[in-house]
This record gives sequence, structure tokens and C-alpha cells, in this order.
Amino acid sequence: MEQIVNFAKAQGFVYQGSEIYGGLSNTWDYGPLGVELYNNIKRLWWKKFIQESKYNVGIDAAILMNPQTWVASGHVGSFSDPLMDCRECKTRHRADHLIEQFTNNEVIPAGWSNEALENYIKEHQIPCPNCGKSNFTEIRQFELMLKTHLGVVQDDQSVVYLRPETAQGIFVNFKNVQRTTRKKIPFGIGQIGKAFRNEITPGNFIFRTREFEQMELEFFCAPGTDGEWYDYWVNYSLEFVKALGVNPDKLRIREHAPEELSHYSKQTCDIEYHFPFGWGEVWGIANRTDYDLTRHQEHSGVSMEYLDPVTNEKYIPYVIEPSVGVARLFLMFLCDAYDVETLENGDTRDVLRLHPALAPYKVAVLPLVKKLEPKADEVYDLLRKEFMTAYDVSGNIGRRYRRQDSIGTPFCVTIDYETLENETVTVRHRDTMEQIRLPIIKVAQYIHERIQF
RNA sequence: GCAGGUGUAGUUCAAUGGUAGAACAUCAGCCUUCCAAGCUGAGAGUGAGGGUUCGAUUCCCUUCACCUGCUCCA
Repeated sequence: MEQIVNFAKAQGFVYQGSEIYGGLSNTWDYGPLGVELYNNIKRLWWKKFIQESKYNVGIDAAILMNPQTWVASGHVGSFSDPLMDCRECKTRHRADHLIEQFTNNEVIPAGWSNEALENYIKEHQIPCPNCGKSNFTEIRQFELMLKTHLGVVQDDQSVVYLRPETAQGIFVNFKNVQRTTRKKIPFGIGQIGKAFRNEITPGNFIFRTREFEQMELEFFCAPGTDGEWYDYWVNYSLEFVKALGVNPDKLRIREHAPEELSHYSKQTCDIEYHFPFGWGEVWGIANRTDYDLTRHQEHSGVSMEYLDPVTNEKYIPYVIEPSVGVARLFLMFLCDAYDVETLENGDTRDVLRLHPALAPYKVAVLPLVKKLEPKADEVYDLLRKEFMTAYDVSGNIGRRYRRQDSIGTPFCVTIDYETLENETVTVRHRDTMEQIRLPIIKVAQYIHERIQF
């Protein structure tokens, strides 16, 4: 993992946030190569889930929402954990979970005050699951939503939350989108955007950060059809990842056990990838039932019912939600593509075997020797209009091929003396290291055909 | 947040209570007609703040960041 982090920093994929000031915990900045990969991931998700899907449309909702939204969604109630530490073995536990486990779920302390939780644990001498002793600190409340103040006067009236998920921006716009697009159920609304959570334990590089970007689809369907749509979107998401070249042996699907389901979910599974630090959740697909729309109907007083034009039935739609973090896909693609290859002659080369559609640069223009720069500039000018194009004249040609290999550039175009005579160039492939000769005017089309997704 | 560990050029490593070195990488020049060649040169560092000291990268304190574990999660 350390190797990946160093690689990402050295090549300009990811830097530590605010680095010159000693950093800021858990923040990371994307460099020139990183932002290309990052944006490519977003573009491809949008293409696959919005553009190519006949069911779905997109929106872009505000990060700041009316605070009532989070009361309705249940986040104000459930995104605040009562935690206590064991003084003996220094492990941390949720007070409500301690009681549930101790009583085999016969006592469900939902809605209890912190005092009630503490007293119950003391009275029953509930032991620490780790060390068996009963010596806990008092409860500390962990607020998992980030707050800020809207308006220049800071008082309680102006508190707003940074959204902990993008989903609610979709739910509150359900009626707007349905009416203006005249979509009939089943249909979906997708969104890419930032979300914020005060994770208690962030870490693993960019895997878990407090500021993160999600790509979420909320798919609305009739009650009773939710099971099949759930399967459909699990498969659709998995295919997306596989089509982008991720090693299938490092992918698995893990169904959530009933007791670990979120407050809004009836069924959830994760697409997991085997990272260098172990299996990690990349993509969550949840059946959110009619929970969110029902709650918003209750809290806002606005009807969220849908009138089926064929059956004339009125119902609140069920929702299937495939939700994925951009940075997690980023890290997965990076880890999966990173390869140190040993050649026949014993040399090694670092190759980033990114799918060409993901590669930051699609092509690099390389004059064989410096004298050929004027001609190379012409080709560079031509290709830059079509793709993200790199240009490198420093060092011998082999070194420059290796440089491009190590940042994932799928094609190198080399200008030599023959180019001056007949307007042809060498096109060299990253994966096979093979070369072909092409007229300059055909290069762009050749590459276009090979970077499609 | 708690417990443990780690902080020296971009990277990997040295060294020292008294001018911080190297390799690779980078840049410039020479050379070079297709896979990390060679030669010459250059830039670049003790995470931050404070204390002890004539003098601290080294000793002490604080802080920041990262790594591993715990509760949470896309």
C-alpha cells in the first residue's frame, strides 16, 4: 500500500492536502494525472448509468439542504453514535450495541438518553466484549454529520449540515423530475457530488475520507418489483467494473446480514475489492424501500405518491440505490493496474495497465531526437485537439516509453526522419510494446477506435 | 478520540551535540535513428513550534501528519 501511495504522489496522481502546512488530517488533493483519472471515472459512470440507460436521468442538487431534510431522512437521529471506551483494554464500543448484545436483543435501547444507557450498563455490570471487565468511560456523543452556519450571524437558527449522502437531493426532487421529464416508473435519477461525514476512523489513504464524492443512482420502481431491480443493478454495477478491466479474482459480492443494515434498508450488498490492505467495500447496492419518500411525505406534507397510468393505482415507489465512491473506484483502478513487469532481458518496467478509457493521457508524442521537434510539434498540435496528449523530448526514446508506461498512457507516437519524407509515424502500444507504422492523418482515428468504452 | 509505531532531498537509505552524504529520479548541456546506455553540470532535505545548550537534525516538551488496531462507513 505504501508503494501505491508513494507512486501516486511521485507521479502526480494524489498529494497530501495542505502539505506545506503539515497537512490536514485525511485530506488528499488530486494532481494533474489524478484529476484526469478521477474525471474519466465520473464521465464513464455518467455515460453508463445516465446516457446509455434508457431509464435514467441526471440532476445536480445543492450540498446544503433545508435541515428538515435530515430529520426526515433519519440522519439527525441515527448519525450520532453514543460511544464509550473500555478503560481496561482501550477498545471502543457503542453503548446501545453493548446492551443489545448483552441481552441478546431482548432490550433494544432505541431512543434512550445517554444517562439511561450508562445507568443500565452500570447496573447490569455489562462486560467489555473484548476483555470481559466492566470499566467504561462515560458516553461521548459522536456527531457524524458536519455542520456549518448559514448567514453571517452564528446562532442556532442558522445551523445547516453538509449532506452526508447525495441521495436526499434526489428524493426531494422526485416529483420535480418525474413531472418535468414525464418519466414513467420504473425510472432512475443519478447524481455525482460531494458528501461529508465525520468518520470516526478515517484512513487507508483515499479509501475513507471525511469529504468524499459519491455517484449515486436512485431507481424508483413499483413495490413488489424491487427484488428483481435490485438484482439488475447489482449486476449492472458489477459489469461496469469488470468491463473496465478489473481482475475478477479480486472482486466479490458480500450480502449484509440483517443486523448490519442501515436504518433505511431492507437488503444491501457490497461489491468488494481486494486492496493491499484487505477486502474493502467499493460499491453499495441497497434496497431503500419506500422509506425515504414516505418520510419526506410525512415531514413535508407533500404527496410522494405516483399514479400508475395503466393500472390507475397510487403508490409510493420503492427505491434501489447503487452508490459508489469516486475515490474508491480510483484507488481500486490504481491498485489493480499497477504492475512491475520483468522483461525477457531481465529489465523491469513499471506499467500502469489502466483501461485506455481511464488513462490520464491517451497518447504521448515523442520526437526520436531533438532535431525532430518542429515536426513533432505539428503532430502534438493535431492530437491535442482530440485527446489528452503528453509530449516528451528528454532522454532517449526507451526511457520515454517507460515513463509513459508507468503513468498508463496506452499509445506513444514517435516522430523519426522517415516522418519528414512520407508523413508517417510509429505508433507503439503500452501493453504489447509492439509498433506499427501509420500515416499521421490516420493516427487520431486509430486511437479513437481503441479507447472507447 | 484511545493504544502502539513512524517522521532526514521527489523516492529509498546513510550520518552526526559542531559545514547533513549517497543512489535512483528530476532539470540543463554533450551524445544518440525505437525500449530505463554514457559523460559533464545543477537544483533539492532533518514535518512544525518551544525548551536545555556557546551550539540541537540529534536530548526534553508540545503539536502536526502518516501507518496498525477499536467503534462508523460509499
